[in-house]
Amino acid sequence: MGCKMCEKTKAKCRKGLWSPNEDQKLKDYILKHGHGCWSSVPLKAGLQRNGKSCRLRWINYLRPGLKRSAFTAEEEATIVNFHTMWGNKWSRIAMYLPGRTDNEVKNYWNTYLKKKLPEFDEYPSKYQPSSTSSPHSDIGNSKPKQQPEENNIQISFSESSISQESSYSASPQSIINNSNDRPPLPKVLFADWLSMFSYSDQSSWDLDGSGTTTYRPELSFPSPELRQLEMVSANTTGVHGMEDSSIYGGYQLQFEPVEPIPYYLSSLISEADTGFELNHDLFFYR
DNA sequence: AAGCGCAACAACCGCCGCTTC
DNA sequence: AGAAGCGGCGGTTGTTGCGCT
Repeated sequence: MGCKMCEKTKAKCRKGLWSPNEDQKLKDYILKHGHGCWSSVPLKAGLQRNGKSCRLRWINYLRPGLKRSAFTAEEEATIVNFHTMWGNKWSRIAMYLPGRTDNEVKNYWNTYLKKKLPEFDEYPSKYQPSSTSSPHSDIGNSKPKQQPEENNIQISFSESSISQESSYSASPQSIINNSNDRPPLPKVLFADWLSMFSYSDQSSWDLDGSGTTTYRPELSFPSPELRQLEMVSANTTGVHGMEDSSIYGGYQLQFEPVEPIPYYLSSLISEADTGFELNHDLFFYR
């Protein structure tokens, strides 16, 4: 199954590494128009790439908010522990690592963490205090061997912190075993997010194309819309089923039913966190 | 300085699931 | 109901950079 747009221009589709010029074109286009239908992006942006390639490039490299720094010990522990629970569900794991992409997490695992297995086995308590099996017994197996027992989710959060998430209706286990596997979060379309950050210091986005895409939250202030969303989310404990679709500033705002983030997950977020997590082309409120 | 090997990262490929018609 | 389009995901491969000899 192919993309009509791309099939039309298949012969012209470039492959391989992206040039700075291509990056700039893609970035300019998406920042201005949003991506919309990915298959039409290359055509509209004047790129000889297919839509998938553009999407990947945006998600993994160009989008604002990406961390380009080395993984911290906390992030490392998060990866190890979630990998224990979920296996090679990189995108799911990446959801809990703000500013990290699934590709980045995957690469980090394959090139670095895998090799640290002996260390993990030697000091399992460092990463997996309550686990009785090797945290890496499922390597190479996309299905996690070990299903978490109740309340034994142990990352950098403590049992007491888990208990503090009692306002969340689902238990940690249900979060994991649930097909959704994570609490539903408000969804903001890219265009909305973009307009929300119009108040922010956009110099932090590397709009000059210097190659460093670093978001510096300390330099930015959320717009009123963003703060409003934050307030809504902060007060929506039990406001299940809230659905608000409206037209705002020419863009459609969509909110999914909101549930509070479990305390133990929020503890993973650093103080410098913006309050939003990029999930590919969407932002999720934490 | 050049060649080689390895590690890290970037990107592609193919499959799958969801949505739309 | 089924086919087609599309986005997303995970595995794999290609490329680059760096250290060592």
